[in-house]
Amino acid sequence: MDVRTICLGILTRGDATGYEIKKLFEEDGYRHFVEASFGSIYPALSRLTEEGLVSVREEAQEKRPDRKVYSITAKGREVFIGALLKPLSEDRHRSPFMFAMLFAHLMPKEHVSQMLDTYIGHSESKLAQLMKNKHGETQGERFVIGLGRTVYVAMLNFLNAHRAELEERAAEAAE
Amino acid sequence: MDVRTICLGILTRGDATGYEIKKLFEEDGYRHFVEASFGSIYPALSRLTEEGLVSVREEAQEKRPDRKVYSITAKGREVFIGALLKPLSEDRHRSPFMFAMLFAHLMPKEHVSQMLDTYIGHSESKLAQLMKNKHGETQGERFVIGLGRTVYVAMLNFLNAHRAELEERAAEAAE
DNA sequence: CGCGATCTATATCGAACCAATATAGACAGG
DNA sequence: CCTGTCTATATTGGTTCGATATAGATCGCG
Repeated sequence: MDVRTICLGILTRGDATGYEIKKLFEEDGYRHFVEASFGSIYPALSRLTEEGLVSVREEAQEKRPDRKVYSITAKGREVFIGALLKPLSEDRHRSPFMFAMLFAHLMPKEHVSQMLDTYIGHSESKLAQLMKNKHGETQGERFVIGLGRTVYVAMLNFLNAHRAELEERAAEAAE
Repeated sequence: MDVRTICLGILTRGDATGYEIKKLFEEDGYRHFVEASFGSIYPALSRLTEEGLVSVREEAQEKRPDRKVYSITAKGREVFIGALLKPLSEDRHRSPFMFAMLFAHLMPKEHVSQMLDTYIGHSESKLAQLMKNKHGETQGERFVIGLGRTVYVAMLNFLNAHRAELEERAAEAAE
């Protein structure tokens, strides 16, 4: 499941520029389970074009860079479905926050509290984003959004219920 | 939060070889929020050694490659705590499964069911691993393991409760 | 008893990927 | 007016992954 495949998938839902693909990751519920940077999206789209899996039309804009709008081709659609039918690689979750919490006893109490506040805040805003997203167009979208909500709610409950235990044990002073 | 910092953190809990560090990711609850491959662990340890943040002692073994046992130094400990006090980068969750589920309508029903079975199976075994891990030595460890359990339980509940809705809408035949 | 599989343990290489930066005009708010 | 944010492309350096190589130990199974 590399960036090329992910771009293909997004393009099955409608044409888009590289910039718009990146925005989709950040705004619509996508970002909760896939991400990619410009540094991988643009080369991926170029290569997909070379391989004939997507087509481009350049829309010249006045006094702005040209928009390169990508569309998936019939061949691209086939390749994408083929990729879906192959075994998927496993989830990868990387959480600097949880790793840091393992070392709460090495940090001053206030810093642990501040980390918890920040993390809880981020999680709440991600949950809020998932809540406002009503337009579940396909069943798959509704399923994935529902799963995301469930997980964030459970996580926030746990964080609020157990943070005090962790804060008690933090170091009194570091340095 | 790069691999070098993660290795330092693990070494605060005791000496280890590169191989053992990798094992910790896979076995003990670590893998649910951090991971690293040999391709990044070994170079990281070499560089940490050069910088004087860890020390090595080579334990020659009969008819096996030498074990290189790494220990964190006082300087390494300082650097690690300093890293904890800097702002953390955000979580990154990459789930090929959830991405694929967005396209359930493009896949044959049996394939969607099989994907769900596989994912649920993996999640159950990860949860089982978190359940058997009783030795919460520090409060941080107990906190993080508790959080992991909560999230997996919520996720599995959702998956089992809603998978039928998704399976109904899958395509009758692909290709 | 032997054969394949798995385990310990190191290490490297190419490919993939990210974060930061560069460019550049539009537009909005203070 | 000026700073910041937005649209939009693209590159570069550094990080990380996945696969592979090596090599003897040990274990299960027939």
